[in-house]
Amino acid sequence: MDDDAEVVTADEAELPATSWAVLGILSFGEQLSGYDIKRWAEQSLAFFYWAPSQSQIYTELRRLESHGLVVSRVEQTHEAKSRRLYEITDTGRRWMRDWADRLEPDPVVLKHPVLLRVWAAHNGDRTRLLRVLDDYRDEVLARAERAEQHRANSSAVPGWRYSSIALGWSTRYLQDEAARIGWLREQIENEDEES
Amino acid sequence: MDDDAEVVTADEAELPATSWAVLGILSFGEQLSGYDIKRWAEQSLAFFYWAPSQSQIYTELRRLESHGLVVSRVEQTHEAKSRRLYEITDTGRRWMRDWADRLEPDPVVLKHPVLLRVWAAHNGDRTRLLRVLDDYRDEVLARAERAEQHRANSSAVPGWRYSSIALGWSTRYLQDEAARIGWLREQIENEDEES
DNA sequence: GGGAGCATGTAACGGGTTACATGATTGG
DNA sequence: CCAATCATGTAACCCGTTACATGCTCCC
Repeated sequence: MDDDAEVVTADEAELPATSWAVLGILSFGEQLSGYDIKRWAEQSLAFFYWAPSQSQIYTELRRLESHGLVVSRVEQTHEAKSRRLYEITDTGRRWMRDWADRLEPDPVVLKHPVLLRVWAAHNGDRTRLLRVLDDYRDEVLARAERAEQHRANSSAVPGWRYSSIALGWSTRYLQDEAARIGWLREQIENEDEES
Repeated sequence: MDDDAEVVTADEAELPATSWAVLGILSFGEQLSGYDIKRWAEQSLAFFYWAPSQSQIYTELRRLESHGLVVSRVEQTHEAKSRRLYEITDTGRRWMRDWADRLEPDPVVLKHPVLLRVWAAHNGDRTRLLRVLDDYRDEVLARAERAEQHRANSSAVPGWRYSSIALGWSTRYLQDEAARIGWLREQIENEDEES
């Protein structure tokens, strides 16, 4: 009789990042299908983390279930149609608690192809670069609005306090980003004036 | 007789991201070894893109050479020691120009494990969360200083204008990030006061 | 002499993606 | 009736990582 009912084994850190994200979504306590999780991810996770592909989510759910961190049951909506609903277990909650309290989160990953363009802009045309920046800025501001909407929607829900704080952060992040692009634009336009 | 001397074929977009980054470094015109490229990447790319692993750089260099975008020659420093220096070709420059001017850069990737913690903070202890944030903030400010140093170093070099602009962006990015963490801290500390 | 840095690679592995397949339900 | 959405999954693929291996040179 192994007693992993009380203690989280050392290899809990071994879960891939996406597993934690999916388990995190389930830690809000609702019973969700893989499909639900995908949409949930797109409305929150996607703003500061990333939205895993559909197929990956199913893979992670199976992985989580094999670890006993979630359980599933099949819901029969109609005769010929069904969906599998997942729910976090006590073990899953314990792992989440442990994950939240262990130090050293993974390093932040920023991969910014637009900045890569700026950095290597000596290879291309400046006017086109500026257009790329303008497009990007518009896109960022549109994203900021969506983030703010999701934040506002979640701010009322009890138990979603931290979630809405994270979305507030995302809104700010995107507004700051838009401002920085403005700054970039100036730098590039005044490029030949300086020494 | 295929004439890819004049026109860049349609599959130039097929290079993986790291290839472009490595080719981008070589587009500054210097002859570099794989080792040099790694260090170069750490001092600029790493701040807004990411630093590929050593082994990956060698892989990409071989790939680039097989496409004729770079050429290499062996430099015999001493009798028993040598290193392989890579240099961009005209074809490589053409591909870079094309890359710079084609629209739609890849989407920006942000994977922020610290925010993931905040978002799922209902699972853990608030005091520990605040400590994670403080540590992260210190780290960010230290990074900002390094970015600023590299920016200052590169600002004097002719031909590195865009590169130093990109590093200026990184410095601002990291300062903004630190400020946002401060904001986050406040939100979390006042968490129970609000409705 | 020995450790740090220089320099180049191989091998195993896996996380995650895209593309594809399948079929039901809902609403215009 | 047809398109969009719901819903779940398989298969192929590959980028990139870690770990390991090797040996040099420079400098204290």
